[in-house]
Amino acid sequence: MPRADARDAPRRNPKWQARLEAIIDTSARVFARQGYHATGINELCEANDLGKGALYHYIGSKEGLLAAIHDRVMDEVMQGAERVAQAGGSPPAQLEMLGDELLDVIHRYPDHVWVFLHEFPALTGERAAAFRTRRQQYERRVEAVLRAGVESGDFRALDPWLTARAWLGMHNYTYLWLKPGHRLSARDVAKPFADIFIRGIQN
Amino acid sequence: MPRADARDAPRRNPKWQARLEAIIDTSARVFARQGYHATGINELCEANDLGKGALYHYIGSKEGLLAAIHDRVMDEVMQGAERVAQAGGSPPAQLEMLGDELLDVIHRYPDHVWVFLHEFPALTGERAAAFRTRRQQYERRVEAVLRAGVESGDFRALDPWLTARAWLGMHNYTYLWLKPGHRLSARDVAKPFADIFIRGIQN
DNA sequence: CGCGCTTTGTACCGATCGTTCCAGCCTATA
DNA sequence: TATAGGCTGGAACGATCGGTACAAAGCGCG
Repeated sequence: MPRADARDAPRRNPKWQARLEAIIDTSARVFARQGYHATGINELCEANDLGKGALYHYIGSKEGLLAAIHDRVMDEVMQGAERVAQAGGSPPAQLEMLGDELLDVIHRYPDHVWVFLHEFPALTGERAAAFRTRRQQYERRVEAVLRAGVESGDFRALDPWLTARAWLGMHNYTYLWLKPGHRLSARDVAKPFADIFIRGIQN
Repeated sequence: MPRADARDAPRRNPKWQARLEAIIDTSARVFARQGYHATGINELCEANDLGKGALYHYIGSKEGLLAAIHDRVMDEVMQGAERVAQAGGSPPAQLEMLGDELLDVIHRYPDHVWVFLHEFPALTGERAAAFRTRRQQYERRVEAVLRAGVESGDFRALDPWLTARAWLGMHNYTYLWLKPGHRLSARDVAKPFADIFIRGIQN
């Protein structure tokens, strides 16, 4: 009797994984619309067209499903940050690329990101701790770029922590309205945002 | 038999109103910690040291209580915006004052603001509509200041709607960490934020 | 004290919560 | 076609959900 959990996907066969991904995506849409706690298991079953037994066979628990949605977002965000680090360039260029990548994730995964930004307090114990760590890792990358810019003289003297919060807020908050099909693409937003922010902090 | 509702406070005597305000504040703290849907009526009773009968005598319904928390925030925010409008001044000065006022509310009502930004989708029907309208009213004020700045030549050509979203995100997102007792006061944050944003958009 | 209204605690409602369990179906392999 | 195991639906679990009913207690005022 294999104890199912959304986290041990790697150990399962591809069909099983694909099914789980579909469940994660569908459930993210439902959670984004109604909220995590306001959504019952029965609604998830109906949305995914599965019985309770089948659903639990994949997700392990409701909170496991929530964690899987968080992971999906954080995977993408961290991959974007990694691409930026690989690309190199001046601190202003790095910051603009980080914005491009972040807004691209928000634009491509609006439901997952909504859940991520609204329901992260619902994670408990070990899962909450793991999530906080990853989120901090990303935020530290932003701070590091700002610190580098101050040292290089590209940016004026500023508090890297506080300035990172300003940057994160400006970008993350787009989750409220930045969606596929919107009149503005991710890049349409990223460019003006970078113009404002980088002008605002440069020497 | 008076049908109680958190909204008809004006018709009650002062002692009743004071009690209701205390319930709103206490409940906001609980909601902010655990989430609206994750908090049961029994928990609210315990937090407020009241039985169900007494609690319902004041709040009318759980959603009425949630709406009262929203109203408290929006009242303060709109009052701040009104003060700014009364004060007058150039668009850049107006924008800085708006930031001061907004961060002051976030700093003074961290729990209420948390609830407001996280749980507004839980409002339904007429209450949801009323809330959306008020929120839009505030956002329009920000857009208006930006538009005025473009016309006056203080700000460069920009999309007022999109730029307002950037400004709102940068400020609203502070709800995650800006609290009384934090090393930074509201003004400590508002000033650097205004520096970044106004430099970023000026001509 | 005694009247009338407000405030309060408690018992209780039907519904729904997340989860478990299990019998049987489906499918892949031999 | 036989067999094994992943997969599935649905019944059932105890707990808790938001809300109501109602009577007693508290209270201001005569």
